[in-house]
Amino acid sequence: VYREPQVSLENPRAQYRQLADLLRGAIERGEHAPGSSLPAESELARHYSVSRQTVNNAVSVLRGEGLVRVVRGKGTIVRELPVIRRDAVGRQRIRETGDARGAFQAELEHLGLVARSDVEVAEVTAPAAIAELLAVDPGTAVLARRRQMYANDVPVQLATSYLPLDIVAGSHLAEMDQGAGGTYSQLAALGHAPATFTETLRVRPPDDEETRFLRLDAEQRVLAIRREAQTAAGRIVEVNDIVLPAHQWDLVYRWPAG
Amino acid sequence: VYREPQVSLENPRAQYRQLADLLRGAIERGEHAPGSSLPAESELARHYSVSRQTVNNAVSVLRGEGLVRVVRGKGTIVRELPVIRRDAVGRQRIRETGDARGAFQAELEHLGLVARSDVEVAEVTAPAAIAELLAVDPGTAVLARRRQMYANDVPVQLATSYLPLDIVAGSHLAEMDQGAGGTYSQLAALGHAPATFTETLRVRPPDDEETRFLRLDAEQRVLAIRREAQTAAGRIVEVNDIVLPAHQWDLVYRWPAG
DNA sequence: TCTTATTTGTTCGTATGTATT
DNA sequence: GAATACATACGAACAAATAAG
Repeated sequence: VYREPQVSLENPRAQYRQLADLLRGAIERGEHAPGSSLPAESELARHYSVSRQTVNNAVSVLRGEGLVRVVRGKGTIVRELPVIRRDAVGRQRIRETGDARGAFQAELEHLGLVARSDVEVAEVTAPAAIAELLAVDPGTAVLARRRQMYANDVPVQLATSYLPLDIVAGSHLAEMDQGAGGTYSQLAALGHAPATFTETLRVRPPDDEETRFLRLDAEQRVLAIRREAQTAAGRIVEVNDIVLPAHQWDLVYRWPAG
Repeated sequence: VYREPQVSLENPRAQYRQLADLLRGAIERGEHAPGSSLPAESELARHYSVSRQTVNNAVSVLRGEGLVRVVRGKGTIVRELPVIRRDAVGRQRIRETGDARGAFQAELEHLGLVARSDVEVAEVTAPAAIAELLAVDPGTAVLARRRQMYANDVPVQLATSYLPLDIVAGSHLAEMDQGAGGTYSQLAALGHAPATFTETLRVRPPDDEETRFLRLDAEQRVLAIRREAQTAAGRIVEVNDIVLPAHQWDLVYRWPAG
């Protein structure tokens, strides 16, 4: 006979973890469709004969995993987007080949998602770490290109690219529409073609701005990536700080041996 | 006048977050030394005039960030180890140059830490995904080299390397001590020198075994990395599944443009 | 715009279980 | 075995965000 899954104190696993496992399973089996709401916490508490506090703890586990998104006053919503794959090495090539779409758009189209992004360009005082990498004096102004990126109108990436003004002032890169081929083609046209890319990444809690824009909980994590583009002459001509919700992305790197 | 930091209901930020911020700040300022215990939760509850439940929530935040480690019945201990940097591209080179230390040891010595690792070698039935990558029939036996790695006797990495038996059977790689130069030198000596490396990584909750060995909480995250070594002929000759506590590591990748 | 019902967020007090010392 | 310390659970209450009217 079929037996309704139970949450029980007899089980050595904590009740809120048992319930989190049940809900996760139901979501993965498609019993709660992406974009739909879970039953209210009070409802689940009644159904499984536990306190609402216990349900809240169980939902917190799923939030941390990025499986659901909670809106107070509204409900608990099952995440809509699939995991997106970012190919760090291949993505530069896409632009260089004159592909008009851009790497981000290509990544999303692969999954049948619609890409959209907002760009903001400004001259800003370089943060200390950026100034050092770009080898400009602390307090010097640099060009900052800030992008907010969306998949199906869900925010999925924040990126701020810093460029030295002595290279890019007056060029296409100082415009909102930086022109064909992307940042690296433009840098090459200006005589500063990147020869080597370095990405340093770590996992950390989101800051307040990231929490707001990426709609994250404090318990979720972001992947913070810093990419440095260096010319053959050894000069770093761009630093790009990229922030991704950790649960939303897969990263791929490929390089030759030796 | 100096005023003792307070946790207050007037503050719009939740009390447990206020307290987590206070404790995090104190730890970062060195007011709680690495390896030492925080005051007991009941103590903190009294001191800040909040319930122990609220203190427990605050500590949970710090646990999730990997800032403290909790041992029931004992206390809450401040994390001892610094963040370790893993240079994915450079680490292969280290072994190839005949450096006797190995990449992992080099990474740790850089920080003044002592490296130790246990190795276990066995022939196992290839998991489905591994069998497909190595292009062997499902159910075929492969060689598995499993490593548990420690920094100052703290577990910091789990790695399982899978190799096809038709290449490595009877070779040094089938022994506990695989011999000089590391896995890739040995593969080269067997006529299967890797030409390209691919790493795919994602952030996820630890499974039960990882939780136990890496001493993680369910709320913490691991970086799961799959590295594939491919020969010039296009054959994948090794798959290495690497698991790192996400808060404990920085990753670095570097590659040439174009 | 204001009101009300719904739903999640947070906190408290209390109690019990489990691991360590 | 006793004392200590964290883990989890319940019930209750109020706050805050959302939606419907």
